[in-house]
Amino acid sequence: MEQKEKKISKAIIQRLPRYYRYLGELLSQGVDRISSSDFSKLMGVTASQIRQDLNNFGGFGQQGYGYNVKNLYEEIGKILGIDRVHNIIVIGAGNFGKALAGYSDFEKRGFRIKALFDKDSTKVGKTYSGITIHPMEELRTYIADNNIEIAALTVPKAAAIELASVLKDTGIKGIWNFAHTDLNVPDSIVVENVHLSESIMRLSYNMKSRNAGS
Amino acid sequence: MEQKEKKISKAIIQRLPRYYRYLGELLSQGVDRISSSDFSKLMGVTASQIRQDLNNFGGFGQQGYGYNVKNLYEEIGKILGIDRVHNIIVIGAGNFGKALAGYSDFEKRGFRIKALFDKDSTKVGKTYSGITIHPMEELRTYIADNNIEIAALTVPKAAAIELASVLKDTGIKGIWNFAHTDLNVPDSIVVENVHLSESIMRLSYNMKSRNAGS
DNA sequence: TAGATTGTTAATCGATTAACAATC
DNA sequence: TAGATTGTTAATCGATTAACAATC
Repeated sequence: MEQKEKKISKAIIQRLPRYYRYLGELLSQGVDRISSSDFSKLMGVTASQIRQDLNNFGGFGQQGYGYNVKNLYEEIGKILGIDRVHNIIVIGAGNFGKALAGYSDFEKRGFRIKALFDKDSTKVGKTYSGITIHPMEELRTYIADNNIEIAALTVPKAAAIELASVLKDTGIKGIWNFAHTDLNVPDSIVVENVHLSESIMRLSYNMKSRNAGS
Repeated sequence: MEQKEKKISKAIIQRLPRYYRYLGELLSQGVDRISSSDFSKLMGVTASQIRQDLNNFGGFGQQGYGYNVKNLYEEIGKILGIDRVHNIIVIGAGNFGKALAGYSDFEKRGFRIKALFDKDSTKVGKTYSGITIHPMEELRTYIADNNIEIAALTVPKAAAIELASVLKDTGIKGIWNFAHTDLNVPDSIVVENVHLSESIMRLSYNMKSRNAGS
């Protein structure tokens, strides 16, 4: 009998990985406890926000003591679902696809890129950073046979839209979308967008208003 | 005598590039006007929000008619500061740096990647997608001589922190930070972070809660 | 125990949505 | 003109901050 879960806001989810990163750094510096007040100074947020955020998931601290760094780090890891391995494929073996394949930071966090896929038959069979390029025809069977949960899409817009539709009846649970388009998927699939074009537009806007305003 | 500017919230800036993208698509489909109501259905947001957002910058619509697509597209382009060219350098000629160099979408929006930089002397002089790798020693003079406004950092954490400090007394106005760390820069420099590790952690969280919850 | 600091409730602030008069 | 739709004010909703009793 599950207790009805409180709805966690997007803003909180946005902050959790940053908490996790700072805790990881504290941990590697040998710090073993921290108060919400000290943590707030380090991160540039309010202590209230830290305590409110964490208390959505449980009481991880102790009055008069603060938070145990290692424990909190692990708890947030569990919350984020990175206490286990996630198998990933990258569809689109262009520059970005290859860059993802070669990015070792993901591996450290349990995100394992198992294969690249590309429709270009001249690329098929080649290997980047130890990851082999497969033909599109193998997509469905590869996902099923290798317990793949996440597909990163590093293909052009039109291809991404098409792939979203193909992936909906495979075992894929999450799409990491690098194409500059919104994807239509059933509720059972989660989409996380990385829209670099939008990111650089925001940079441009902020540069502009920084110089004009304050 | 400038009128005191209303503070524009982060949430609005987050949405502007998406409006811009949809307007660009409507434009290429030959649509020449749209009401906030139709636009809201297309984008999956409320019509109220669209009107409120836009009215922070001016009255771009017309009662009884709606918005002229081409006009609104151009106005938002101006707001975002992409009605002109921005010169960019990419520091770190690894996989991601090369991927950025080869990504033609930026060029279309006026973001011109002029040079790559790397500390590895064996890479210096090589060219990717027509963009040459320069040695770090040339960084300052290159920025000054080529009117560079934005530096994309595709280097490891420690190098990014160091570079942020080097860049602060050059003409650089914006840092596009791909390293998984926060950067300390003076107020005159804007930082836009692309933290892929945090992005994939959010994907993981959402996959987890999707399967548990609703 | 006394001091520190959490967990949590209450107050504030800001962002989103609704409503409607103005106007094309 | 009548109908449509904006710009904008007011109402609601949600997120952040402040305060403090609980407790280690």
